[in-house]
Amino acid sequence: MADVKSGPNPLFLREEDLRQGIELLFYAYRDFTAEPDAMLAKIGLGRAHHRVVYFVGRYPGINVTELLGILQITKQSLARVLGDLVSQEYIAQRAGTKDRRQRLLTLTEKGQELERTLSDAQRARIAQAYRAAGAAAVEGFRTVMLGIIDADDRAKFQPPGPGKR
Amino acid sequence: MADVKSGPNPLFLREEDLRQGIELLFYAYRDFTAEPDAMLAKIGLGRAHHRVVYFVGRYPGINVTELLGILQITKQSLARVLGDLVSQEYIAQRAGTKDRRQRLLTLTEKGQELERTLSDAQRARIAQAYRAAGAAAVEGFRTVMLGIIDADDRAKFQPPGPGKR
DNA sequence: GAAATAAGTCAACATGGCTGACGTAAAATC
DNA sequence: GATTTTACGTCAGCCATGTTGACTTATTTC
Repeated sequence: MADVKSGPNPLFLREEDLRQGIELLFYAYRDFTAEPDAMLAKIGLGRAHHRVVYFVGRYPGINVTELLGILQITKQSLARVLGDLVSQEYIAQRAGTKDRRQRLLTLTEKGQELERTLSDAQRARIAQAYRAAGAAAVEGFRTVMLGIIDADDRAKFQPPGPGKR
Repeated sequence: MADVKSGPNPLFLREEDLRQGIELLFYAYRDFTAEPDAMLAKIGLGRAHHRVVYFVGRYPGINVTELLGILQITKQSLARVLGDLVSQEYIAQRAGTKDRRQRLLTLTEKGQELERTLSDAQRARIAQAYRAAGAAAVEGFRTVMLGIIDADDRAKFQPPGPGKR
């Protein structure tokens, strides 16, 4: 991993550059979550609900264990928000057919609508940033972000491939 | 660089690309905060303390109003963590000389050490990602991240310039 | 002198993490 | 077939960190 391609680019990493990287993440995440948070507050839900709705939308039929793996929170923490979402009919549960202990989660129509509304603000923000930056910058953005993410989760971003998921 | 295509660049933004952008931010932030959070837990502090220590280190002599502007939380929320940090002597307060109502905040030696320990994990993560990605990718990363951040705060990342700060 | 500003404080509340303990049903293993 | 493991759920309580609202004090500005 150390060999960044010998040659003309030693890439001096000054304290200042790293500090800036930290701050970019702080401000970007702060602003990225602000809009959905405000919408959620109006319907009595929170950011945790958004995350669940998002990932259930992303992986329809995901089971609880897998969802916990993504969110990296405890079962009890998830239970609270998931319970809200199921009782308010944003999310439907059904037993797995292969393994009937599993609860497979999907968005209801209502859930899909919520997901779209919430994430649209974020999609718009990303779209605008991508457009303003251009395709090459977007490639660089992806590469650096992947480098920041723990190696175990990088696979999620690989094109289809032989994934074991 | 990949094909940046001369001429007008419509930059096709598929749903899929935007979704990926959202997830990159989620996973990156999750992993970026995990290490300092674990260290903080051991000394009975939390992420909010880290943020305060970080920005006081970044802007020595910052006053409370300015800090609130960065963190975007309420005075009461800040009071709690700031109180902890002052009473445990991570942060020192002194009255402003020009405006004696202000409390100017600085890190003590102890505070500097804490800041360094916490942020080093983050700096290392960024450094590794930057090195693996290369200088051009880092430039793209910066550009996109700035586009995601609200325009008001982009100025913080401009080189010195005529800033009014 | 009055008004505005910087900061602090008290109280109450919500959200979303956590640990620990325990239960049930189904699947996997010996 | 009995035992163990797994997937999920649940109760109870704690902690960190955000919120609103009301009020005080010191200082600066108008």
